[in-house]
Amino acid sequence: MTGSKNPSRRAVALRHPAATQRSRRPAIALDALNSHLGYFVRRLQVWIFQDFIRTLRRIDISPAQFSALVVINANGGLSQAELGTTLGIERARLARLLDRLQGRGLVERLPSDADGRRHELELTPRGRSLLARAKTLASRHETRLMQKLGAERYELLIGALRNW
Amino acid sequence: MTGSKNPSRRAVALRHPAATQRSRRPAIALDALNSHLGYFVRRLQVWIFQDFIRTLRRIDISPAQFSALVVINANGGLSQAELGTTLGIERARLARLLDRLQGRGLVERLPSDADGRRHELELTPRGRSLLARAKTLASRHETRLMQKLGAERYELLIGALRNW
DNA sequence: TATTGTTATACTCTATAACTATA
DNA sequence: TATAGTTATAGAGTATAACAATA
Repeated sequence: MTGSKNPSRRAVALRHPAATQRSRRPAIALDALNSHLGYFVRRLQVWIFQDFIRTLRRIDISPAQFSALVVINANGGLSQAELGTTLGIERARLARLLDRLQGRGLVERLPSDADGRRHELELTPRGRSLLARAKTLASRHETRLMQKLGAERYELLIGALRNW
Repeated sequence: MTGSKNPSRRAVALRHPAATQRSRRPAIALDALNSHLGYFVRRLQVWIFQDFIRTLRRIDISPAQFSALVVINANGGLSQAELGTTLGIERARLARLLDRLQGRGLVERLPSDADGRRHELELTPRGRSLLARAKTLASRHETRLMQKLGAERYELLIGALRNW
């Protein structure tokens, strides 16, 4: 769409001030961005993060923290390096992320018998309890996301990306 | 599934998250993340940005800068507020982003006759020239992205997101 | 009063590097 | 030497708030 590449001032503005203050259509050409998947992926990702953060604000859990809690819970005893590579979180950042979770009593770092360098990660009972609450809220977010995209488009997207 | 907690599990040892081409299976359970589209969208977005940044590093243009140059070029005379809402860039951040581009002689902020508050944005000749180069490099990135996803999946994704 | 653009602050995220302790 | 984890720094990105000029 919008193949228009008129260099001279294309329908910029809305000459009726009162009428379209909160206009919904951009009226502004995206031009080459239309052929860049990254642009659309980023827009979607921003929406998703904002909704996720808002939904889990009451328990103060960020998307990255949520993903860490989920993976630790499902893979008890894994190391920070394993968690980091699984989630694509750099180890320096992961250390601080875990400091935060440990400081809140949600996560434990247990010394490994086999390898003195490793910390084996586990959720505390409180961590498991908070995670359960987080999953409930995250599901609510996911439902909202599906509604925003439409069920058909949602299934198409998650199907295409999940086993990629 | 996989509730395994084998303490001696060895990491798969992926070099860089970005270089995770078609690696083997995770070996670590993603559990509830599998039902969250946001998790997969974020992973894809991270890969895309890393490749885009690497590809355009030689001309020092970030994804956000690229999107701004494209939209200014295609909509000459638009205001910062219009550009910001179009791209989802907050106006405070956009001001600094434009400082940078203007400092490099790529963008001009012209006072509006009609409204003394507005700056009408235009590319300079140098800006247009750099944008042409940027588009070439960005196309190269896009080709790589399509290859990574597979043409079919790529078309499916961009089709689903473009007119959403 | 509201809007446009600017400056400032704070926090998160990303990318490095340097360091320790273990292997 | 290499790996696991920590600390530190710098740069972007994000979210606010306050402000001046203009509407």
